[in-house]
Order: sequence, then C-alpha cells, then structure tokens
Amino acid sequence: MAPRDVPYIVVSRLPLYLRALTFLAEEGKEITSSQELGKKLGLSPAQIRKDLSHFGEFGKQGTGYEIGYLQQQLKRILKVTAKWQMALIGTGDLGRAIVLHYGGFERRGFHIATVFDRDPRKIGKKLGQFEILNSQLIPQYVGKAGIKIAILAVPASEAQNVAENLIQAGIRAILNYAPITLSVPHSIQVQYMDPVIYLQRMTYYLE
Amino acid sequence: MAPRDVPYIVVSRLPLYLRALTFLAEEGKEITSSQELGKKLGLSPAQIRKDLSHFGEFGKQGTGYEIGYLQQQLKRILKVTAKWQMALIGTGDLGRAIVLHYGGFERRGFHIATVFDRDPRKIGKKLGQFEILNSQLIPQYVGKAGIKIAILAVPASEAQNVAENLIQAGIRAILNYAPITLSVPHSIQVQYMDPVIYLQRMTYYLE
DNA sequence: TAGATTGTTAATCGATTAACAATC
DNA sequence: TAGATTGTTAATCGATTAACAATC
Repeated sequence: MAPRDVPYIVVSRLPLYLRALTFLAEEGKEITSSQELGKKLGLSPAQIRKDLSHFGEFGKQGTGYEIGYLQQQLKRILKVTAKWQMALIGTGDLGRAIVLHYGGFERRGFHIATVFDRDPRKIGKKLGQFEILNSQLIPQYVGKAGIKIAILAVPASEAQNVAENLIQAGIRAILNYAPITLSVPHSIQVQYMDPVIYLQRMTYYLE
Repeated sequence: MAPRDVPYIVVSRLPLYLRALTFLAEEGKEITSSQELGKKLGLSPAQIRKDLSHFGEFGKQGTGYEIGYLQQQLKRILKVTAKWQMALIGTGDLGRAIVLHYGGFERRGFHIATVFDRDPRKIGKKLGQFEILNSQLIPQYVGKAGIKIAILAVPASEAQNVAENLIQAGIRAILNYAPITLSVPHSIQVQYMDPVIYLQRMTYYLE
C-alpha cells in the first residue's frame, strides 16, 4: 500500500502541496492544476506531477486536480488524518510560547498532550492547562500513551541527553528547537528549527 | 573573490558546519577532520571536503582543520562577521517571544533593530525596549537604516502583502514564520519556519 | 619513515525536466 | 472536435561518492 522507496526529497514537498491546496480551498476554488500549484510554490509543473505519481493517479487529463480530493489523499499519505499526540520538553520562553499561544499545531492536526521540565522550581506548577511534569517521568508518560512525537525546547547542552531519554521511552520523531545536530538511530526522525541556520543561508547572498 | 555558481545545496550546509565547529570549540578542541565533522553531522567526509573546496583550501593534509581558522573562514563566506540589523514585523505571541526572550539571535550575530505592527492598539506601546511602530512607516525606517533582513511574524493572510511592502522598502531577505509560500522576485531570499511542515515531513515515516 | 588526511578527479548515482501519447 | 492537462518515459542535468596522489 505505502509505496516503497519514495525519495525523501519528494516526501519533503508533500506538506507544501497540502498547505497550498488548503489555501486554494479557503479561497473557494475546487479545481487546480500542476501548473497553478507550481506557480504558487515556485516549482515546475512536471515536478509536481512526478512527485504525485509516486503515490497514485489523482488527477484527470484535460482538467487537473479536484482540490478536496487531492487534499484528502495527501493527508492520508502523510498520515495526518487523525490528530497526533505530542510531548513538549522544556518550558523556557520558547516552550511557553508554543503551549500558551501558538494555535497552529492544534488547528493543523497536532496536539500537545504532556509537558515536561527538569527544573524543580517549575515541576508541579501549571503551564496553561498543563501540570509541568518531572522530565524523569518521561518513560512513564510517553511510551504507553501513544505519544510518538516530541517537541524538544531545552538548551543545546541538554538536548542530546533528553533526546536519548525520549527515544528510550518510545518517541519516534523529534522536532528539535535546540541549536545542535542530534545523534540518533536511523529509525528516528528529526527535524530542525534553529532560525539562525536559516538566516545564515540567506546572508551568503547579501552584500 | 566570492566564487561563482556555488550550488545552493552546498551553501545551505555551511551554517551547519559553522555550528558544529562552534560546538567543538566550546569543548576546547582545536583541530578537527572531515571525518569527525561528518560523523557529528551525519554527512560523508568526502562531501564536507568537496563543499569546502568550492571556497578554498582550509585544511592541512595529514592533520585536518584548525577549528578557529575554519570557523573564521566560514563566517567570512557566510558574511556573518559583523552583526546584521533586522526588522521584526508582527507583535503577536510569536513576535513577542522572539523579541523578549529569544537570546539566540543576538548571541549569534543578528540584532533586532525595529519592531512593527499594524494594530492601532499596539502602535506606540512598548515591546521590551522597543516602541512598536506603525507598519506604514516601514519605508521610512527600513531602507536607509541599512536593514536588509526582516522577520515576518504576521498572520498568513497578511504575509504576502507585508512582504511586498518590505521588498519595496529595500528588504533583501525574509525569515518567514507565516504558514504560506511567498511570491517574491528571484533576487529576494526567503526562508520558511512553519513547524507544521516539518512535523508532516516526519509523520509520513511513522505508523 | 609510517600513518593520516586533504583536495580533486572521474565514476556513480539520483533528481529534474522535456516531450508526448492518452484522454477528459 | 479543439484545447487542456495528466501520467510516464527517456534524456538531461547535477550532486554525491570512491579513490588516490600529494603531503603534512
């Protein structure tokens, strides 16, 4: 069912397609084409068709793609039809902002289920609706609760350690806000959110 | 001086090299090798040597790379030797968190110089040390002040518009936290920080 | 000297694109 | 039917890797 061996570079573009489709749907459109999507995303139409062809045939010759249907299919492929439960580790300013104020996770299918910190002064306190749990309790709360995703918002110096504890506890994917490359087994997914890396990718091109 | 035609994929890895070198330097190490760096970053030694060879010869056969020197060279190549001035647009929760609490920008060579919002209830108020300026004043404050980088933290529905105003005013690079692909001229750099995109790149691989 | 590691070349591998038959 | 657009094939383009001479 799930196609074997789809290159990561292809998978990495699917969320962009999904986001663009959601945008078009909100505009009230019902049909789109590889050309229109390509224009919106800065990609060639051929690339979009090729990418989608790894997973099936979703369009109609002469017409294009039915937006609602393609959205639904992409959600299925990306496994974002149901809500994912996540653990947040670290309740510094970044962690706080994510839990207390960022609505994007909830709205788009990701739910924070538990919050951890290792600072004794914070443990037991509330962060919004959450009780802040002792990081040592990660094994008890994470594995069995079906939480497969962690948001890592601890200082760089602690990130590798915490990551290892999380993996031990059964976490399979880490969204890492700490500015450090984590060393993890191949079976574990990691994505990086260090904004300075992205800024430095732009300054190269500035004078 | 600046080598022509270095592929973006190569440029995009340089900040990771720089970050890893900083890490090694903090550990007190003085020499490293393409092998050690590769291990830390999950890349092949050959790739690291090839990447660096686009810009010059920075190592010594039989020995490796002097960390301080390579750091310095990468900073020069990435143009992060001096501090960059940035404008922040949007003082919602995300903007607040960035200005008030995120120390990473300052520490790593990026400085927020001005803060804008279009909400009349916020304009004139303080955000930390900053007076929140009316977004309509972007043209007056941005171009001449030598601000080339903007952090875009406005709602998705406003992002394209604000981006166009910024570009008009002379902004050359945008770190975009709004969950939307911006349409900009080729000469403008854009990087995207939508965490949901990164989560969806991982869920594909989860069961 | 022996061992190690660079920088570079050539070979391999993989991704993108152009083109077009199929068909709505 | 004429026009449009898909899905796919083959060609092109580009990135990664293996291998090694140079040399510290």
